[in-house]
Amino acid sequence: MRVSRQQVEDNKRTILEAAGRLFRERGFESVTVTDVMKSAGLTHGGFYGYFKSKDDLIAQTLAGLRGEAEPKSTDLAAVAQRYLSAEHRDDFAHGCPLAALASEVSRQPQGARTEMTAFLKRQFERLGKIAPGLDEEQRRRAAIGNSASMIGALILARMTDDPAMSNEILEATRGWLLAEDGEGAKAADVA
Amino acid sequence: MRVSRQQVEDNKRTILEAAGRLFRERGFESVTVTDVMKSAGLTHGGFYGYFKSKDDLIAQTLAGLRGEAEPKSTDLAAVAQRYLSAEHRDDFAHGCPLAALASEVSRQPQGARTEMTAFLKRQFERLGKIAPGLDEEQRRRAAIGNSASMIGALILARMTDDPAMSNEILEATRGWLLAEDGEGAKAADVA
DNA sequence: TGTACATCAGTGAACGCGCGTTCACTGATGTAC
DNA sequence: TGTACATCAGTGAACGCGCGTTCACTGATGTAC
Repeated sequence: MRVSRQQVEDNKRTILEAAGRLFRERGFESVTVTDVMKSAGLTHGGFYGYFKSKDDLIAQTLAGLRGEAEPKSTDLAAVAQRYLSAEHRDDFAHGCPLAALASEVSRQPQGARTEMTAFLKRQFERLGKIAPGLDEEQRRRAAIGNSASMIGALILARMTDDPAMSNEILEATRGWLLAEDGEGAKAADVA
Repeated sequence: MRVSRQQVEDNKRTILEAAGRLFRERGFESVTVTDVMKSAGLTHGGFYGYFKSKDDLIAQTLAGLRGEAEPKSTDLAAVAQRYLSAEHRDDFAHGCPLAALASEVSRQPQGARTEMTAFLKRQFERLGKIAPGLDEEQRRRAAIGNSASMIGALILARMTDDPAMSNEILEATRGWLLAEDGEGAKAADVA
């Protein structure tokens, strides 16, 4: 049965939101077209009215993630505190797409890789603005290094089945990041 | 046709080696039982004489990776130089299992997670011995932080479809790691 | 504003395919004498 | 050391299943008068 133009628009957004959650939770391959449509309250048959293929859904989902609200911070310590928290670790569905999907994206076709590259570029730029450093180059280095550390630590903390080790990874990386980040931050960390 | 006991032993090792390569290259889900057996020079039917299931193969493959030869280093700079190289980035098959599979492992059953946790534990211990730091706690922190950075950077460098950005991630993380790692290393990096 | 018809979003059965897994069979290996 | 038989590693056809994708159909929406 036909639905209104507004409904069509809403449905597309709902489908993309569901896909964004499911892909982060379970990865691209484990999530079926039927899963996504069911999660959006529709049946699988209608899928191809919205997307050319599952790969197209993946690319559009990743493109949509760029628009997701990012908590703004002016301080690296605050970013690390939030990013490397138990809450973020345990919330795949609404967490960082890079930590959840970067590995899989490297084996995906062009579209997905290009979208995630754009996402990563933005992440570096955002972090570059609040990273410590004397000049632009040092701040960019810090943005990349901090991103890699936080993403890597979150992935490892999610991988291990030892809860104590998982917490240790988050805590140690947090402490290490702030302690090693130049004299100012080091002092702040000790205090 | 029956084969010798020696042949059986050799075949098992060959299968596990093939699986280790294929899983790192393409992930657990994309690699089929048939792929692994074919890569080992056998047919898929014989698989269940060696393994209880595909999950069992995954767990045993990860357990086997612990025995893989690790290039020994006495110096963090040398480790970072090798780990964050273009060669390592481009060689999934023989590269670090954590960078290739950590994300997927977090969605795998117990067996796989336990094996990878043991692998990670060893990595932390190995790096803790060569990490800079005044006391044991600081060295362990550094081992965890450095591991997270290197693994995260390699994953991101592999993810992006922009070759320049990929190289920048490797270089920046290398520079950042060594520069931020206390005064001694900082000086060494400048030199 | 009401009516008649064309449009098309959504449905669910059906498709071809490849997956993990099973199994009857084969023939070389291992063993008993 | 040779022979006769039991064992069992490997083969390839076959299975049930779930996947991505297609399609004829339905009925509410949008449009023309």
